[in-house]
Amino acid sequence: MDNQQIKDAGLKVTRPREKILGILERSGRRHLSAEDVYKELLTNGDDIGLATVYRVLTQFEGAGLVCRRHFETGQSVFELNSGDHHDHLVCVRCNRVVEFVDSVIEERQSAIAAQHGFHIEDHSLVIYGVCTDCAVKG
Amino acid sequence: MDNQQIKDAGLKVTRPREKILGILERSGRRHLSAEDVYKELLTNGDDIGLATVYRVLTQFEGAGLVCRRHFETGQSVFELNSGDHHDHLVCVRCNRVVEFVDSVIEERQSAIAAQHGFHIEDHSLVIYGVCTDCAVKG
DNA sequence: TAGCAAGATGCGAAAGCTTCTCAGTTGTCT
DNA sequence: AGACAACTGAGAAGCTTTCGCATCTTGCTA
Ligand SMILES: [Mn+2]
Ligand SMILES: [Mn+2]
Ligand SMILES: [Zn+2]
Ligand SMILES: [Zn+2]
Repeated sequence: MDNQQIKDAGLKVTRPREKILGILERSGRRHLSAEDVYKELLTNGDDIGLATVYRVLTQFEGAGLVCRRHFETGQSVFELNSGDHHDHLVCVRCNRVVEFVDSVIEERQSAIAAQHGFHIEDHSLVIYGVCTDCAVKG
Repeated sequence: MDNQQIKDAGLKVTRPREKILGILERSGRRHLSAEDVYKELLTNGDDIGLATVYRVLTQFEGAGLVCRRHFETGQSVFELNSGDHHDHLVCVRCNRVVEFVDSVIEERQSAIAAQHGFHIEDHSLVIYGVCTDCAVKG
């Protein structure tokens, strides 16, 4: 049950937190901006402030429940943390997001970091392009 | 001479443009934020507005003279366009930046994009970690 | 070289995203 | 139920970046 995840994070189970987690779990698009979540709440008739949405998403991130991504759209997007790392392909026309994992790339990254004496903490790989649908539509 | 690059970009040769290009060329740190450039101008006694710095950097970017990077520091950084693509390692402690190119990664990226029917336009790969110096300092 | 028009500049205002402040409310534990 | 820390909504504020506009320059022409 959702509530347990919230409790395990050391957070009180409140309506905003339940609703926001629910939206992230049930959303078809897996990558939502704070504004997206906020609008979804409004649509559902929930009277929750935008500041709370940001606060909760940040707390969920701190607790490892969600991941924050920085695509080049000007706003962060959030997704449930599946536990497995992955990278992203983003369509510059329609913003469709495709996820992928490539072990060859992961290995090369470790090698490169080591080679330069860096202790890797994280990395971000985003490929921007035009998806098939958008290519067809000209 | 610098002025030619500016002219070739279809821009008038003005003091702000000459100074900003000069700073990018002479800077030890190759990756500067607009604010960094602005402060450098102030230090040199040049009375150039921050808005102009942003405008000029954006124009230079459009002309292919500089590249804009989006590391996760909250502000964009700019560097002279060397003509050769490269990716970045960034130290999360001291912000040191190391550049690298890895053909294996580049190839895998093309393959992945193709595999998902994406026509690649661009990509951004940043590895975040702790550099040797910072690791030593605890 | 003087004059002109397009283009550039600096300033402050404003936009866009995100965080903060604070008074009032709610969840949790006893 | 009562106490208290935690949480919330609303608006103010913070930050980076862009805009609007009156004024100044550059590059060209006569
Ligand atoms: Mn994802
Ligand atoms: Mn670089
Ligand atoms: Zn698309
Ligand atoms: Zn460092």
